[in-house]
Amino acid sequence: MVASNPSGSAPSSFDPWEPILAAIVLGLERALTTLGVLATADAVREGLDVEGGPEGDIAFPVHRWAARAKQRPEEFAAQIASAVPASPDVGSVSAKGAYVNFTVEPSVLVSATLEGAIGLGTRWGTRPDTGGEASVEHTSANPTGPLHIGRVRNSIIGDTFARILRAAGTKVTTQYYVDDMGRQAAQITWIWAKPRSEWPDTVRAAVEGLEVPGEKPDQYRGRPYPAVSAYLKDHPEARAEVAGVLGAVERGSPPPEHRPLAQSVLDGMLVSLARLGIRFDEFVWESDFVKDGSVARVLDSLRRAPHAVREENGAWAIDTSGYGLPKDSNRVVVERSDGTSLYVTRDIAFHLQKFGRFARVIDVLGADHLLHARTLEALLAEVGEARRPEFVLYAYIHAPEGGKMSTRAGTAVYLDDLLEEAVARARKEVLQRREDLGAADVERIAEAVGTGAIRYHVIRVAPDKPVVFRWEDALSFEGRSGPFLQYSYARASSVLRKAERDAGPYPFDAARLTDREELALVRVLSRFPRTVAYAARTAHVHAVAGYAHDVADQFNRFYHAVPVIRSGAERESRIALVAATRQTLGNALDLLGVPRLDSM
RNA sequence: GGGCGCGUAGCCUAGCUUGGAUAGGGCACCGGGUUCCUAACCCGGCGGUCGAGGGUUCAAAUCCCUCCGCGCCCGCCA
Repeated sequence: MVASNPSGSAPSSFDPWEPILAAIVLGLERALTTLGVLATADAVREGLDVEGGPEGDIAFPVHRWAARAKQRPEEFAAQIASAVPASPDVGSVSAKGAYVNFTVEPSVLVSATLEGAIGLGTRWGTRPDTGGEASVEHTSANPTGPLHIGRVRNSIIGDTFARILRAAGTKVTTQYYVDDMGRQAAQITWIWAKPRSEWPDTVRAAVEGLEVPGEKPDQYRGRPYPAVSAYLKDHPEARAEVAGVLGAVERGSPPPEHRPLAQSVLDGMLVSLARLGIRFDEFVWESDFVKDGSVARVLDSLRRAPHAVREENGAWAIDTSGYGLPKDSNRVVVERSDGTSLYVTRDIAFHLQKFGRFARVIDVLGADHLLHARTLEALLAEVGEARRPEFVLYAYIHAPEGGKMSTRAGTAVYLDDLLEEAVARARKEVLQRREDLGAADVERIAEAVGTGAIRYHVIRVAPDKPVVFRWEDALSFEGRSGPFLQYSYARASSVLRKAERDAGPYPFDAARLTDREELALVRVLSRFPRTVAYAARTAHVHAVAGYAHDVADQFNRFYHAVPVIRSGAERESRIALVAATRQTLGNALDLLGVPRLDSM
């Protein structure tokens, strides 16, 4: 039989397990009814263990049903097993202990999975447009210097989640909230607006000799920051100048250099993110909410909010005692005594704008912003907004020597340094293995391997797990790593290339794929749609990383266990299996932002 | 002090949302595998009181309570 595109009968939300599960649920429903126990399809479905157990693909623990039938579980399981009517989708039904185990008819799963993967191509594992629109705000790092790897966890989680949501049928707009109103941004403007001759000696000394022609503007502009910060500590007159810049920004009339400086630093940061495949649909400037009057409108409604309080010095606050915020004070100041706004206030304006445009508003935030998130929710309630953002929180990456990554303390590990190191190491590996390649190909592969290693290293761990950065782990190209996935993808590509079957079609005979490792591979592949849906629903982006490793792992076992090109009657079917693997692994790599490589 | 999160072999980690049979991987270590489709690979071995205690349940890594350790936060900063 020839692989056909099943999208005609079932739209691209295609899960090979659905018909099988439906048959099992129906069988169990009938069996239970026969045995005198009332069962709804939903209740049966709920009790099904779709990950299976040691005895089959799908397991059904019968304890609660046995209790209802007043039977011993072991006996009841046996009764159910013999009462389940035969179905072509289900291979075997058996009872073991208190469990009824179902084993699928392999050819059914093989056909459905290969047809899904090959027929749907890049749409395999995805769902059609569900009509939902979401904003995913991520990164949003202050444009004051190069990104460090702790910050990049935000970017990688956010970008990956955006990709997964798109695969799940949601229209996503990624947003970078550019904070040009912070003290650090004011410090950048303060120092760079002066001619170099007027810089404090300590600051000039700190940058001298480090500047290299052609370096990225975030590196160039951000370099004085630690020295500036130290200088300001004991120079009150300079502090007053910075405060002047900040005040002008807050009043909506920043110095002319302010925005261009922030923009140039941002441009430098974006160059590095682009190497990781991270780009943004929109940039939203915090100061614009002051300029366009929306912050003033927010302040207006906050002053009339149910729990608004006027402080003695004229500042406005919200009494948050009814919201149970975990803070010592039960007040949140929303307007300073000088009439200017604060970060939370502006964030309200931003969120009101988001709610006006998107059905779902998703914010990727470091765990240190949890209180901010709770405060935001309280203040949204105060201004009469019923909707709330969804927060994806992640724990920080700690410096190799422990503690927070800090630019000022010099403990930060910068993305640019990590990129350089990873790509250099990848280059070395490529050169060792491939004497046949030209310089351009070596470089292309090294870049893909180095950046892929970084993305995978960060995304493989659950977001709420605190991580200590270790160079040797981040630069690992073996085992559970990005390059291992890329290598497996390249290996699958290589097989297809050598078989001169790069493009398909991929006809197969499901009955020819009976080897243990072949069927194990099909089972892994068949889980792809379920995995994508799970990751989209729970924001457990790392589930896709674990899944991709499972695919690569089982593919390599298969590869070593059975020949493909040199096989006989199974050849066509095995080629199709390799093609399905390549498609699945490729789609998973796309979701992770790890570059595909056809050879390495 | 309060709130939130984390704790799974020497190290890293999955599973916890929705309780289910023998807790999956990776690194390191030990022993094997390349005249054969890419050895960034594969096979075998070693290694676990799932932080501790209690509770719920036929059944707990998973749910509840207490405690311990670690992290983050508690500003008219962002």
